[in-house]
Amino acid sequence: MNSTGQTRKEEIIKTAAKLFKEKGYSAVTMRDLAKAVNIRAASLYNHIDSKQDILKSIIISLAEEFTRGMETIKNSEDVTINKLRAIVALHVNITIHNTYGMASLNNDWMHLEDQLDHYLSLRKNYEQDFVEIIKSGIEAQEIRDSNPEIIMFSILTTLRSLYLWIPKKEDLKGQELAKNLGDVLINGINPKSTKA
Amino acid sequence: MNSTGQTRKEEIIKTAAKLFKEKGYSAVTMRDLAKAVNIRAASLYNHIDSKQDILKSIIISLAEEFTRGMETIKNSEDVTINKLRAIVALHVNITIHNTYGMASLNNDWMHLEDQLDHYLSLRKNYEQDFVEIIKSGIEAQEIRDSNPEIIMFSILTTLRSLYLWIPKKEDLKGQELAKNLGDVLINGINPKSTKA
DNA sequence: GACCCAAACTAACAACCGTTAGTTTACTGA
DNA sequence: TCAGTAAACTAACGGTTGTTAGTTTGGGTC
Repeated sequence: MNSTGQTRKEEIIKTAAKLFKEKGYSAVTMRDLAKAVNIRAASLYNHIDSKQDILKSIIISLAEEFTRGMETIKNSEDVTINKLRAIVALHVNITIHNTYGMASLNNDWMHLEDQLDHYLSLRKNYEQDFVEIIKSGIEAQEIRDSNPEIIMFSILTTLRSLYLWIPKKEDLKGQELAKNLGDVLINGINPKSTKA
Repeated sequence: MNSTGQTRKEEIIKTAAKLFKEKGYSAVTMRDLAKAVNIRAASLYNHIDSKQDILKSIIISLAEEFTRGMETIKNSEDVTINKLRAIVALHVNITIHNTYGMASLNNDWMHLEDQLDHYLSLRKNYEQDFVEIIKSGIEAQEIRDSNPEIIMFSILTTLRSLYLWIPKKEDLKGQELAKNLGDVLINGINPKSTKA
């Protein structure tokens, strides 16, 4: 631990995530990363196994965090609208506390090697759970009877892109953002819809 | 022109866009691209100036296409809801006829060199026009009085991600998709909202 | 049949890539 | 005071990168 309460390894991974967000995994060299943490490239290997290992750390831990969140939400007894609000809050919270990592999760997952299948499996399950929640909401007439996959896609891509947008809105608190965003995504923008 | 009605240069750029979508600009080598068009890397340079030149061709032409579309929409006399539907249709149409290029536009713009400032300027103006349309819709009480930037962000990120999703829905016609998507984005998913 | 030229080729360049080996530095606890 | 150790360093490796130079190929035109 250093004065900021994080190990050197954590600092390297965090810095890497920041660089990956700016240029993407492939365009960031180990020498770029080393310069950003003020050491030489070879010294990085005292702390990490490989460049690939850094990407794996960033992406898999985030993906598993989403999976755990979804597990809790889908097992809750709440109505669909509240489950959707919980999903929005899940994305907002994770994105706020790991904005840089979200960029890698979105854009660099295909550069995973050993862990690619594991990641794809987590993502597929997440999307299936999401679409099931929407379908049961349609059955319960809680949400409009539109194509469930279009609804899921529309919400999920907005949530997945939050990392691009949250840094520009530092004034907006997490809960406030989750509420605003939930309103727009769930009630739409048409003023004739009833406030939920 | 060859039998498919496209020049070798066009074929190279199209193939490059496909590869860029799969792995990103930086991870695609000129040898990868050459193999995909069945020639040697050096032969590519009989048709294109540089790797950077390919990226520029893909991104700038698309960005200018969006700019022209937005110009037409914002100068139309239509009501806000219809302008928004026109924006949805603009994205759906461009994405259908250039799915691969949309990936580069979204993910690889930061690797533009000389043309980066030009691209950023086009994007900034597009987003400003978009948010102005939403603001005037709120004033006219055509759309709900929520944060205009959250509304714009929510719609635009969905539209920008269409390239990820359209290939999986080949059965869905463009107009049909534009209508479905417009309904979800404009009327939301809450069944209590009035159908527009 | 000689010529042209677009478009392919082979070979190679200098720079850069991730990574390893071996060494030095600076702090810690006995 | 000195051995131990984490973490930095220098140097270099084999491979890959975008690109250039120079050459060959093959179909169309006079």
